[in-house]
Amino acid sequence: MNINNISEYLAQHGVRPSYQRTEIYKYIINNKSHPTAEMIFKKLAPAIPTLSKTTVYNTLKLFTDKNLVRILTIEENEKRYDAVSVVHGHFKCEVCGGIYDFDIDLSNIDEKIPDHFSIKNYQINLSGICNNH
Amino acid sequence: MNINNISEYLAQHGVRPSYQRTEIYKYIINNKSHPTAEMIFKKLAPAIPTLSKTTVYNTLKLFTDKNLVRILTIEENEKRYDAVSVVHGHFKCEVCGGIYDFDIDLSNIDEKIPDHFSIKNYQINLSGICNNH
DNA sequence: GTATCTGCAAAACATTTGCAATTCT
DNA sequence: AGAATTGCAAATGTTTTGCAGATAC
Repeated sequence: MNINNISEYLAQHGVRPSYQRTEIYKYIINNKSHPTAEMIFKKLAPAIPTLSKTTVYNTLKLFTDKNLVRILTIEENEKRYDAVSVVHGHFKCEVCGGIYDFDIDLSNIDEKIPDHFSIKNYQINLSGICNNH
Repeated sequence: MNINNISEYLAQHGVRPSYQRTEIYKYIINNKSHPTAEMIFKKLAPAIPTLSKTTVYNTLKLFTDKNLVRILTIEENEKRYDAVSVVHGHFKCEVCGGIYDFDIDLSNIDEKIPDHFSIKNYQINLSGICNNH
């Protein structure tokens, strides 16, 4: 996404583009690391000295409500956040903690769930050992 | 599984079958609800008055280490536990909170992830609205 | 000037840990 | 007796909430 258009993009999704919100959203889309609230805070705090963790949490909640980001539950003890985009899966390396995206084909998943169930969200999370180990 | 053989089954997996452990494991396999630690504690405490939440947590950790149960991260804020069995997916209803199992076919997932990645665990978690709403 | 946003401090909640008492063999 | 297990109490770590001050429209 064009960075210059982030404010506009947030506004289109019903989020008033404050400085903090714009920076947080920019960080999420520019970092494929699927960051936690803590990671976002640690990374942005030096550049935004007044930033508080509460604002990070408030903002992530707002983004989630507005469907701008999606909560990833690949970690057992903290949430990660992913910019909403095409459906994809995640692989978490148990050794280095790295998270890798991969394509998935869910074209036949609808036939696996009962009739009249409506799917709102997908999470395909694998874990194991990546090729650096 | 035959309830009478639970002690034996635990022992075979390197878990000494204390009363608490046997009851906790029995509860997990007899309840397809993928319970949380809290649910297990609340349900078993009346019958085992001395039971503590710490023991529930200790036991779930032990079962997880021994590969008897698997942690499910379908909830955003608490862990659920699933008896280890054939690979299957989970659908969580956002309205009633119910969790439904469904079959999945992962025969072609290996080709989607990079070479030399070894998969240890799968989690296929969907959410949406079930057919009761 | 009023509504919104931010951020500190405190609370809430799930989970873990230290350790003493209990239980099992 | 010795080792493993249990459970209370306290600590930890993440996330949420109350609220006062700051900011934006």
